[in-house]
Order: sequence, then C-alpha cells, then structure tokens
Amino acid sequence: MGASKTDHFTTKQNSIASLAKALGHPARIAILEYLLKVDSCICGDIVNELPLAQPTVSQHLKELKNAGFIKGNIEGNAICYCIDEQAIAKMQQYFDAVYIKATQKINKCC
Amino acid sequence: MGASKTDHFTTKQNSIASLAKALGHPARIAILEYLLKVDSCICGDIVNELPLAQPTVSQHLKELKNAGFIKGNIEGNAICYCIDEQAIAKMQQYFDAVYIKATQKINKCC
DNA sequence: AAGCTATATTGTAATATTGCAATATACAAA
DNA sequence: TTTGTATATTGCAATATTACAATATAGCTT
Repeated sequence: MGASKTDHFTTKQNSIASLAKALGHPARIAILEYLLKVDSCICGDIVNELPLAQPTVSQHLKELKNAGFIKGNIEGNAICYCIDEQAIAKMQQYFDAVYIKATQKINKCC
Repeated sequence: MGASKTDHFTTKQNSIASLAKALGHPARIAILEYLLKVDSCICGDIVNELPLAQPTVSQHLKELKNAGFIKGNIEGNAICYCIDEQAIAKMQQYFDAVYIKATQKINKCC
C-alpha cells in the first residue's frame, strides 16, 4: 500500500509518531536548531541558512508548522517564524517518561 | 528527487533526524511501548499485538533495530526483542536540551 | 502604477515508505 | 526425517516524501 494504518493505533501513539515524523529530516532539525540559536525571532533568513532551494525550505517550514513545532507571524512583508514550546514540551515529556520506564526495566535476556 | 540531502547537514542533525524518523510511525511507537510494558523481554508475540501482518511487523522491527532502539537476542526458535536504552537516552537528552533552550528564549514577536 | 522582496503554491520527477503475499530460513519436536 | 513454529527476505503495488523550476501572492517602495 504505502499509507500508514493509523486507525489501528491509539490517538497518543499517532500523535507522538506525527511529531517524530516531523523531525525525521535533517533540514527540519536544522531549522529547529537555527530558531533556537537566533536571539530574536525575525527569521526571514532561514532560506539562506540552509543548502536547499526556497520552495523546499517553505515546504519543510509548513510541515514543522503543521506539527506544531513552530508558529509564523506576518511581519509586514516577511514572515517571522518562532519555536512553539508546546510540541517540544510533548516530546520532552514523552521521552523522559520512556527513558524512566526503560531504565527501570530489568532485562532478563538481552 | 526524493532523497534527502543529508550531506549538507551536521552528523548530529542527521543522527537525531534518523532517530526521530525511526519513531515516525505509530506501529513503531506501539512496538516500543509494548516492549516497555511487558515485564520480561521474551517478546515473540509482538506480531499478535499489532494489527499488521507478520512481514510488516518484521520490517518495522528491523527499522527500530537499525536505529538502535531495540536489540534482538536469538532464544532457540524465537527471537527476544528488548529496548536498547542508548537510543532512548539520546532522544531524552536531546529534547531536554531543546526544551530548556526553548523556554529560556524570549520571543520578541510571536 | 511598476518594480522589488519575501514567501507560498503548483506541477513534476526521483526516490522512499508502507503493507502484504509468497517464499525462504532456522530451529524444535515428533 | 518430516512437520510445525517463528522470523526474515523478496517482490510488488500503492502511496508518501523530497526537491526544485515555474509561477502566484502579498506587501513594501518608488
């Protein structure tokens, strides 16, 4: 097929998978890290920071936006993208919980 | 094209993106959570837990294994899959760091 | 208004992913 | 040795992703 069988999994599983998928490309990790690095969030120059053409960057930004990792604000001519803490908080909390569970487990055979 | 331009990003960016990508499917999240849930790691019944055919599950397990999230141990006839803390620790640390940076930032326009 | 700048959208080609039937492999049990 | 059980691999079809040229849109500037 090619399409994921999202129906058969829980809402939370689908939600985490979506967030993870959105970060499953180095360009999108690079965008996230760039937005974290720059002091202000007048971020019209993401295109210049990445080794990708403008439409490609725009597409990656859209995916990050849909996933909730960034939000955009129209600033006159340009658009100002910023980190959205919410999605990051979800990931941080999820992996904290998973890590705790993983370390508490006593592996009997591996 | 279709292929990611991994060459132009840092090793760490590619590494995190790979880990995130490996978790970018609800079935793989479900597998991870199942392995966390079960007490022992005699995990031959993952196929029965998922609404997917055996070859599909096998494929997802392979991806999780390649990414380093799980490890498999041959146990006679069956194979025993277990969580590999290492990759989970990487994700936990990454999102902790990102979350801290994100909350410390003062967003000037969003 | 005409031109400029920044970003988005569309269309398209190349490649990757998802899912499964069919088959292969490997060990265990009878 | 044959049969059964567990998992992997192969092959293939459907769909998704990635990348970008071309074009559209929207707001500045002159």
